[in-house]
Amino acid sequence: MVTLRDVARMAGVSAKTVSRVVNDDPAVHSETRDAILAVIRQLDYVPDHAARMMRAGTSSVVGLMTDVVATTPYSVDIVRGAQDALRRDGRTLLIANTEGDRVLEREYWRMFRAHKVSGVIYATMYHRPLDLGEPEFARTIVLANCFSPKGDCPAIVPDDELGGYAQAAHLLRLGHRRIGIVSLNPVLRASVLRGAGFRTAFAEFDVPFEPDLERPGFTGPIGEEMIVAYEAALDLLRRPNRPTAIICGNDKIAMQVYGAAASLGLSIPQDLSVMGFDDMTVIAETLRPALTTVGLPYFEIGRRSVEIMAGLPAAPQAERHQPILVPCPLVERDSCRAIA
Amino acid sequence: MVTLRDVARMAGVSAKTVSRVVNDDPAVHSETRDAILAVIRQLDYVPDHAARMMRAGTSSVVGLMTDVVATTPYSVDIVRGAQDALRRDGRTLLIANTEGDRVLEREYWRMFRAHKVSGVIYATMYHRPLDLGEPEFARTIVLANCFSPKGDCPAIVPDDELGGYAQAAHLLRLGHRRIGIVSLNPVLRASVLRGAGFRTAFAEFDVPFEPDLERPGFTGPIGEEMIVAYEAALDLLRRPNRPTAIICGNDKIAMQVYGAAASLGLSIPQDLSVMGFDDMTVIAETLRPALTTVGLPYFEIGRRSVEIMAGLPAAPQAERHQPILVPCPLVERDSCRAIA
DNA sequence: ATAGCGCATGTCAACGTTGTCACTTGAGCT
DNA sequence: AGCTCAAGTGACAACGTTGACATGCGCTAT
Repeated sequence: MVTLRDVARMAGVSAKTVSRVVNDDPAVHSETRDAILAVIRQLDYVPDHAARMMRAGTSSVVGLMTDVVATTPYSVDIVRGAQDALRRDGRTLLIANTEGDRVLEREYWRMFRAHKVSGVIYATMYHRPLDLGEPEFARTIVLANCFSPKGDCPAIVPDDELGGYAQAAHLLRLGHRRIGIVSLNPVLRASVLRGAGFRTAFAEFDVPFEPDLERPGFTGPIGEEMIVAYEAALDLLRRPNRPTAIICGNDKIAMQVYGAAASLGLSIPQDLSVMGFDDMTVIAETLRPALTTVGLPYFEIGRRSVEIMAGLPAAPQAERHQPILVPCPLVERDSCRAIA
Repeated sequence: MVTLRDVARMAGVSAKTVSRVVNDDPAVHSETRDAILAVIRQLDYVPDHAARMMRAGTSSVVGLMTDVVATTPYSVDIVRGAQDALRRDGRTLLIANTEGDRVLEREYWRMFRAHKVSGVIYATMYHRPLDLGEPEFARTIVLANCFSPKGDCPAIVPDDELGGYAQAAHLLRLGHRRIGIVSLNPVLRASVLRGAGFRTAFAEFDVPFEPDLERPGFTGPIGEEMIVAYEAALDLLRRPNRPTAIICGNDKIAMQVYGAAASLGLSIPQDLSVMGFDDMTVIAETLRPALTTVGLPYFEIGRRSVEIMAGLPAAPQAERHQPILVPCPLVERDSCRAIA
């Protein structure tokens, strides 16, 4: 293991001077600096993280506490986004997956303390309010995809309402007037917010909102829900005056809507336009025709969580925070078309 | 920050004795131990990772180097599996995503050194041979989903050949004799191995292997390939003597096969049985009917990578390793049925 | 000439933990 | 009584780095 002292000895200077070079302290003569840099390269010296951490009392590691996020295809992008932002200054992410287990979560908070993480991003799978309790933790905590109703933590969440608006407005602009909805579990915050978005869009186009054209795409309690979008879509499409477009709560629902339409001999987008949500590329890019959908900006949320943390004092403050809203972009593919 | 000395002072013993208790050294009187444990709980003492790391010269962290694995829905399970195995003894995972960038990879090797990781799992997105080069790294490296042709690293990979066999054998057992294949990019190792598996199964059932019933489901170079399974399936299903079953290279292909079948008015599984690969639950459980497929045992591969590492000496040896094969389990759902 | 200054570099201690070795105590032996 | 031995405990140093402070140099302003 190559240490500062090894470099110092070989360069004929003191360890401290090498330390200064490593830390970009300008108070080093440029000749000395160059000589030392040469030796560092030659010996392939890597500063010891442990020693630095010990000295500094904090590490360059950021903790990511998640329920199941890091492990589901849906939202790994939060992880990617955070890593992307951290990598730029050589920092790293320590990932903890609670799988919803409170005991495990407590254990992980201790682990974060042990690792002296400089902050924690707490990310959830669903956009929802969250009560952190009192996680005896004297470092910044940023909530991602969730928020504290008390506003005691900075938070960043997708703008589901605007996303819902985007779904509806796009179809309305294409001329659709009878629009079916196969929605997420209605207790989900995302579902409520997007509903509000639909209504705004409908109102703008003077289209009455028909509750009768809305069906839940899932049943059962959260976490063990069953997808029933296929049946919901059949139901909507068999109506005498069937909708010309269907807004889906997510891309999985859209996938079943495709199936239902096909089984009735309906072609997408000729006979039916379909609008997804989430932009799960595995689905959206593979479906034929490729699915027009609204993206959940998870990468962006991860990235900005880190930035928010960087812009905050190291110790949590008693100020109130409003959740930051990240827009959900419309991703146009081939499943929606204008009608006469 | 509560330290050993704080605990020691409060318990009226030396720091070393507390250290012994924390490390389960039996040479501590049980009364002393209990008293110390009480104080530890009371003060909520957490051993400082940095100091331990410094002392030990190695950390309880394991590095995970990946090309894109940790960030794709396909193979996050490697990460989950590794984390699951590590959590049991309070160890953790440091994840590095190279995105295929060699420079970044070098950087990450240094980061792993800086963090004194106790070992590295090197995981790839595709099952493939891998030349690590000389990653000046004096710790155990385990390859996951890839292997060194030179055999200089322990490796663990899915048994694609057996997986291919399972796909074909299942359909043959159900009575299918005309079986179409929409395969992965044929240059992929997985594709070659599974092909061998098919052939073995076909031979066992005395069914001739008809190259004419095989179509690639992707075109273009790896990494920027286009999925054309829809067209491939149409092509197969429009044949005068169309296959009664189709084996797919992955579940995305299966998804397009569903679409193609529907567009021809064919019902699954009545008119056509479909067999997937990968068990991407997002797809396999959402398709109607749910997809019978063969699972890629990524979770298991991640878990066992850690176990393999634990069973190995800390410094790499010059012995030769055979890749360990993990079976790919058949996951029966509703897309295959017996024919008369 | 010399005090005062800024620049470049060095010395030292401390961060929290644990391995090494040494010490104390009391039991069990001759 | 004098010995060994084991069990239980403690003192100390060291791991690699960096902040606080000190040093030595050449310069300018007095």
